[in-house]
Amino acid sequence: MPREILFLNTMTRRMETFHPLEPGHVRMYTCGPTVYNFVHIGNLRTFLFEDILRRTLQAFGYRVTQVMNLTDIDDKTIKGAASEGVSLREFTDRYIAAFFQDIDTLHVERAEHYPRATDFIKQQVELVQKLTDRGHTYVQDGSTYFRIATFGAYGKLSGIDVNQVKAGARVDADEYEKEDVRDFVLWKASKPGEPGWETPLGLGRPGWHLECSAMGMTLLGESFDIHTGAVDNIFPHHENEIAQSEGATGKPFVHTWLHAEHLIVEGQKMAKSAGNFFTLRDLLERGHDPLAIRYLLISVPYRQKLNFTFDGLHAAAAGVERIGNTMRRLAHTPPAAGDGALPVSEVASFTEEFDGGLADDLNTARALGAVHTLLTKVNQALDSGGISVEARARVDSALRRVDATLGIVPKAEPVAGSDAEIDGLIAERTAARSARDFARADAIRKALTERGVVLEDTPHGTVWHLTK
RNA sequence: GGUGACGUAGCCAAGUGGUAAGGCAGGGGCCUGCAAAGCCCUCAUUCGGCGGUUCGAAUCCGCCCGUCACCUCCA
Repeated sequence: MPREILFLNTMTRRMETFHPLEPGHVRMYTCGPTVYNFVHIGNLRTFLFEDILRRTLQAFGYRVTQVMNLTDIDDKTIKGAASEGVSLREFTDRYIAAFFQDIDTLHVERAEHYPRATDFIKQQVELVQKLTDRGHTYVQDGSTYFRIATFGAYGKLSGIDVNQVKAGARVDADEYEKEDVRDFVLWKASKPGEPGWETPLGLGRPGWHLECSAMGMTLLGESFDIHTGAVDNIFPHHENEIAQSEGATGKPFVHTWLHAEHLIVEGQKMAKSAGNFFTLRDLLERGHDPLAIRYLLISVPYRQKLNFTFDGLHAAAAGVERIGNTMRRLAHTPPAAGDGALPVSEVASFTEEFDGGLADDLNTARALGAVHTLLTKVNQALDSGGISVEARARVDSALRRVDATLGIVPKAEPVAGSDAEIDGLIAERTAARSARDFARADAIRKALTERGVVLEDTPHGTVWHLTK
């Protein structure tokens, strides 16, 4: 039996114990990028939340089937391709490749499916036809619209009262004509020069919301467990997906909806005009460690606004380093002969708190707190009676769990014997120290430091690692 | 105008009735030839403000102040 987990379901606004439709197997649809540009750190915050969700479910014993869409047809991709004079496919291929590169850099696990909207035109058309058969659509000027007056539950996810929306001040006149401003387009008639598909619905292209319903139901079934995205997707995107999907099938579309809050930068909304807009590439160019970026972006629970600051990024880097330092100490310290100073119960209580945090609607801050508490216990033991072979094995396994779920454990450091030249210099320095020739010893250390090699003299010999 | 969040130390943040986790930064100390790493001590009598409920509230209720998000571009 998989471990129980609680989620705050946007649909019910309540904390619920999660039960997949098929016991032990979670089917989830996670909103992916629109591939017209490099992804920014706000996008990545959402993708990392989805990654933690996936990893946690797996660590808790569920099988996961995850779909992440790649939106390769919309106003922005069309415009981008046109302005560069390349095909839509060529344009979006480029940003899809960049997207995968970026999520790989942040150690995001791959989903099972990455469908592209333009590869699912047929399924989208069929979905519109089903909606038409059930009387949910109308055609105007060659475009097909969803008439929300035919879907009584409209607004159940966002809590938006459609009458208020109609009365609101910000409904602007769409360039397409609708019967009612609240209706949304399913199939857009192509304008001259725009990409389009000749289909029974006419020459056109899918509306924004259609792909997610079509691809989600094709790959995961008409009803599935989890659908995620960022908060701005709640309305209208996800609301419209529900209308389209349930309107077509008459079945509940998704059981649990999870939405990530946005991040802000240095206290302000991230915007190109504010000069605080960052892609992953921008941060890497400034020399920041991908693992530190990941740590920072997952350190605040997903339902809270995350204030991305460079101070915070430095703190995150220090957090990652602390994990690595402790692992290095662990690796270079021989096991205690007897029971050592770290009771295995200490590791057990860590696991309880760590898993408990994740099971509580993915409380990553609580989980990270537990990690640091464990690190302190390990270091204390290392400084006193040492750590037994058995306790050591449990710590290793605990850290593997941390890495499996949060993905913030640094790779093992280079070990003695991996670089003959460095080992030679260290031996030379050790000899100098024995001879109390500290000037010589310090000169060697300084030379190594300049090469990015940091030495540490421990009771068990001199060890080294690279600076970050 | 409608709907919904949030306000805990210099910064990030846990904590949803029982007397303030954790990290970063700062100060002092131990260890070291000196470092590095680590450890120890220190850093909120108090949780935006004012009332109320309670034996007891950061946690529940009311009012006020402040910040923010969504209301068909938006992760």
